[in-house]
Amino acid sequence: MSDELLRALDQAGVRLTGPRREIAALIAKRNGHFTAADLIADASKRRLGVGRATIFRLLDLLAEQGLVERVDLPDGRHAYVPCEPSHHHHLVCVACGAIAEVEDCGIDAVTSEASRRSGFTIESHRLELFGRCPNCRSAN
Amino acid sequence: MSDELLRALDQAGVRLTGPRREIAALIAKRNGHFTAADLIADASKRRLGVGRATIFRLLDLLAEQGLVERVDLPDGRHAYVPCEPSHHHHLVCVACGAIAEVEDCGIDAVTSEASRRSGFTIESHRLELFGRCPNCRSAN
DNA sequence: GGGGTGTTGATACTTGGTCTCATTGTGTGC
DNA sequence: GCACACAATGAGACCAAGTATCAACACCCC
Repeated sequence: MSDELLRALDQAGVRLTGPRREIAALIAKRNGHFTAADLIADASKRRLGVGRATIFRLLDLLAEQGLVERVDLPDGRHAYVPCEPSHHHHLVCVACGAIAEVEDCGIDAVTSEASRRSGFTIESHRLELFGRCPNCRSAN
Repeated sequence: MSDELLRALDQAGVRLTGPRREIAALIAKRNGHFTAADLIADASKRRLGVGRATIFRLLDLLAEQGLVERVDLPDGRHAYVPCEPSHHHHLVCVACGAIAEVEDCGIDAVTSEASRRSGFTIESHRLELFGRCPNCRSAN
């Protein structure tokens, strides 16, 4: 579960400490997105005794490694989603919070068209898709 | 300048108060994106005596009317950009903050492809493009 | 020009995140 | 195995962005 996260941290050359293992386990246990507040609540519920700062620090680290990504939900809150380090986009279920990743699927055409029209050089982009996952749609 | 904003507020059926005129003028005077903090600073620099809350309230109102939109900058901060009420996306110059709007330019193909692959029904999306505007690129 | 009601400013509060610093725990070299 | 340098930690102060509350005010319709 959390092994991938830990392995990646190890490869990044940082120490594998107790708190990091515990937080990684909490992240692995969640599926879909979560907020920093969720993790903090989880940690305090289980009396892990890890501080808020440590959680934010680990999230930063994971984000640097591309193992976790920040997404901005439509309501303006932000969440983190565990994911593969390759470039991709997220599909977020607005009902249950499930996440799907989609690899590049034609966005380059969009960016180059936008670039052509505006004269801008495009360096990066952010695409987030919001909708309903198959389960939530059929449950309706 | 700020006339469009005021006209739109009028049409929205809200009162055209002194503070609203002043804030609208501040927004009109900026080109490109700005943060709420920018407006608050502007207002206090000119001793307009408008409160923070009023500024946030007006931004909300304008956002509801689609005259202003919140974008999340790559560094995680958020900014507001004045814009047309139709659906579109923003191109943000990372060097000077200039904004260009691009109408739909093929994103539907991307969303339907993503939908097909994932089984999600897609309800909305957010696309932000970051790069350099023609001026900043030539200035290097 | 009076009055109902939408709007305002001050201020307290909340949320999400960062900084600091003394203390602790890891991994490395030996 | 052990010691030690230094990365990582927790507690709590701090900060920034935004929201809630509420009495006082001002717009605009009549």
